[in-house]
Order: sequence, then structure tokens, then C-alpha cells
Amino acid sequence: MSEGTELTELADHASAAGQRPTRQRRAVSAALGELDEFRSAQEIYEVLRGRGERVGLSTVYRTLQGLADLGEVDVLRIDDGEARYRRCSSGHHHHLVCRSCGRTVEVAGPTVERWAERVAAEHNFREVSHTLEVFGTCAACP
Amino acid sequence: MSEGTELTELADHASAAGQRPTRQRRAVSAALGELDEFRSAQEIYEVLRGRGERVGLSTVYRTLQGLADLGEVDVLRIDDGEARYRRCSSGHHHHLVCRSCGRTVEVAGPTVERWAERVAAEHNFREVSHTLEVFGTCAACP
DNA sequence: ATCCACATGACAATCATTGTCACCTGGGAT
DNA sequence: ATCCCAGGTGACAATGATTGTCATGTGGAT
Ligand SMILES: [Mn+2]
Ligand SMILES: [Mn+2]
Ligand SMILES: [Zn+2]
Ligand SMILES: [Zn+2]
Repeated sequence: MSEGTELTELADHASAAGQRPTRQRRAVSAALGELDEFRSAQEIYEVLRGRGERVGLSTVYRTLQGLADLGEVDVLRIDDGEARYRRCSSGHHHHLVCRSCGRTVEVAGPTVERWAERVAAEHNFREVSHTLEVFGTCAACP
Repeated sequence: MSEGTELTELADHASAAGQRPTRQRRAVSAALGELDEFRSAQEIYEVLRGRGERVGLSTVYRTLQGLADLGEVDVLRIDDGEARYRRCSSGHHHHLVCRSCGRTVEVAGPTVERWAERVAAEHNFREVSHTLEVFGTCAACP
């Protein structure tokens, strides 16, 4: 949940907005489409390798970061500093993540949005943004 | 903003709870007491060096992690994955951090606490925890 | 003073992420 | 279809925070 989402160039094709639809980018994007949990660049790289796709690790990193800049994927850093990516819906939202299996639910919180704005205003902070993630053990996990 | 806070051994001395009050730990703790912003282990190490204190980098890392486990300091990971530490008040709270100068204000949000619990319950998640940080530009910054 | 579990620090090792750079390729222009 | 080149790629090196090692030091209880 950061800001970003620059609109430097108009997107003609619905899917790949802003980047050339190369074989590698399609592959990364496809992998993201099949995964429902937050995955690290390395993990996505492995998934592609195992699938026989021929993609370099550098490209996976660059593609994910590009998609993140475009707002196509969300980035999340858990306890360790490793960045994890996930294709999400476009609007502003937060996540309810299962600590055990990674299952992720997108949640909206108008209440929280207002709270953040208010508390920031009370202390005279401008250009406010925030990060909010909820963790827990999902019903399917022991 | 995580869980933790194990109580393996009783603390006799109010200040250093759980760890031997060595010269090095005192130094790290003192540095934290003077800083008001979140600082990385490396930065605290530099502060101590510049002050002439003789402390190893490994020790700074271990001490900070120990203090974090004891709940004496809060850990925050900004955009890059670098861990930053700050001595905070004991109760559960969140932070309003100036993106520019690092000035930090502790804020409480009963509203948010309830919201997090409710949204987690609605999706049948147990053992809920959450992270929430608000960023902005403080009044003193351009 | 003795003792030893815990603590320290110089140094090496990990490992995610970023930088390089020679080579490749998508796609608009001709 | 052919050219052309800005943008893309990937094998590999480099970076840098964090962690692991292990021989040596020390707090504090007896
Ligand atoms: Mn929000
Ligand atoms: Mn809270
Ligand atoms: Zn689960
Ligand atoms: Zn400021």
C-alpha cells in the first residue's frame, strides 16, 4: 500500500500497460495470474523455471518492479525484508494474510482511511499515506 | 507492531530486562535514548563509533534484536528492507513518521484496533495481529 | 579469588537485490 | 518484407545488510 501509480504514457492494450509485451513479461504476468499468495521474485523465478519457461532472474526482478510501479501488483514485506508480490485489484485496499498458508483476502477500510487522515492532520502532517496489513491464521489452517 | 515479548526470566532491574547490563548494551541503550527517529543498526553503530564507544557491529545487531524481542524497541521496515529501531513507549501503538526528517509521533487508534479484529473475524481468521504506519511530511519540513 | 554461562568482536559467509554490458528483438517506419 | 534502434534480456559480477563462527573476555554469584 504505497503511493506511486504514475501515468506517464497511455495504455492501449488492457493487459500490459506501459511495458512491451515480451515473452518473458507475459510469462511473469501469467504466473502472477495463477498464484493467489504473495510470492518473492525468487519464488516466481523458480515457478517459471520448473515450468520450462526460459526467463532470467534479473528480468523477473525488473518485470515485477515495473508492474509494481504501474500499480499492477502490490508489494509486501513481511518480517524478513524480502519483497513479495501479488496481483491485486486496482483500487486502494489492504490485506488479511494467513500467517501459515499465505492465503490472502483483500479488504477495504474506509474507517481506517479516515482515521489515518485525521490523526495526520492533528499533527500537521501533509501528503499522507499509510501501510496497513492484518495477519492471522485462516480457517483452513491448524 | 508485532507480537513476541517472551518472559523467560524475571527482570530484577527495571531498565535492562533480560540481558546482562554490559558496557556495550548500556551504550546502545543510551544511544537509543537520545535518538527520536527510527535508526538502522548500522547508523547506531556509527553514532557509537563517532562517540568513541568501543562496540562491535555484531553486538549492536544482537543487542537491538534482543531489545526488540523484549519489546523495548520497535522495529520498522521502510521501502527498502532495512530494519530500523526506535525506543518506544510500552503499550500497543502505531507511528506517524515524517518521510523527510524522520520525526516520529506515537499514535493510538482504538478505532483501527476494532476494525482489524472485526475484519479478521468476518473472514474467520484467528490469532490476529496487524501492522500500521502512517507517513507524511511534518510541519517543520518543506 | 574462582568459575562459567553468557557476551563480545574480528572476520567470513549468506543471500536478496542491483549493476554491467554485449547481444537480442518488438514494432513503427519505409 | 526489410531496416533500424530504443528498449529488453541474461549471464555474471558487485553490493550491502544481516547472520554465523569461534577464540577470547567478563559479569556476578559462590
Ligand atoms: Mn488504506
Ligand atoms: Mn494497532
Ligand atoms: Zn491459512
Ligand atoms: Zn519532517
